[in-house]
Amino acid sequence: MATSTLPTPAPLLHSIVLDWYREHARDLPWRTEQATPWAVMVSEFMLQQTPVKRVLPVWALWLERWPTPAALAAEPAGEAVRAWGRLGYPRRALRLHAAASAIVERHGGLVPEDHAQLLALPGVGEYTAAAVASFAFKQRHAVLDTNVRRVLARAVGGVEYPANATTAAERKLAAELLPQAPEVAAEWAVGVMELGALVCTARSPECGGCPLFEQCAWQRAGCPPHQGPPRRGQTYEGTDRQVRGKLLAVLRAQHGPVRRGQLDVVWPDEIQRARALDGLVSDGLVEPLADGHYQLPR
DNA sequence: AACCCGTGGGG
DNA sequence: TCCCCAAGGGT
Repeated sequence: MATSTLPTPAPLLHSIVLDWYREHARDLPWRTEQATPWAVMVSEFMLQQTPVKRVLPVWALWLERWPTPAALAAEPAGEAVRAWGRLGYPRRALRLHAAASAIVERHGGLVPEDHAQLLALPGVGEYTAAAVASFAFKQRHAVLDTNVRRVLARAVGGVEYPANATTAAERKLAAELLPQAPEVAAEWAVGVMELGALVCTARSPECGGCPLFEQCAWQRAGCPPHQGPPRRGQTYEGTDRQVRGKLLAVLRAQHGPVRRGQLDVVWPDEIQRARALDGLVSDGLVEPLADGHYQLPR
């Protein structure tokens, strides 16, 4: 029996999390009634590895300028990269632009409701497809992001952190925990995520204020510290990523073509600088011109 | 599967 | 200060 692995009956977990969410949820603009599926999708792209606080202002400007996929698709990809600003991982801007184009071409300009069609869009992976289907269309999907994985690892698994990569066991557990009614499942999904974001945080969880304190397997086990392989921190200083960031910052600030010399000054190592620029070009983030100039893609 | 991809804030 | 990590996706 699958549910026998749960220390707490699922319906109890549901009511606890839903009650907590209804009282403590942040009122984020992409959660309002008037938020369109496109607005939800834009938020999900921006929230991939970028904190809510930094996303908020960019999201608002973005939707004011491009309220529909067609509006974004009608502009050069470089405008999306520019408007992305300093959210980080600018390939997401490129993919969001490509997703908008695909939505116009394949789906008549409307964000598709079907999970498989969402998953087929550029930049939409397992998490984002489930998130859009759940949050925008109130469907029943397991939404497994870093917050949910951490909550389940602790509350059910009894460990401090989940594995580095999502496992089949996690997917199975998340599917088992889904409430049957789609609307309830959708609220459960966002509720667990919110709990992970506000209470069951990675660094210093506020277990004293956690609604799941009494049923938490990690608490029962005495909050044992993380055991497995170290969660590798990603170095940044001196990497190609840093160089790419500096190069792209120059191109974002300038509206027309940029001379090669303006790019050369951002990084002393010529080899690495060239490699980073080549990478940006091959990624489609930068367009080389014939006369030694560069610009954001058109 | 492991690695690459930006940026900034909080503990 | 320094380090961790933040609603991941693609290869």
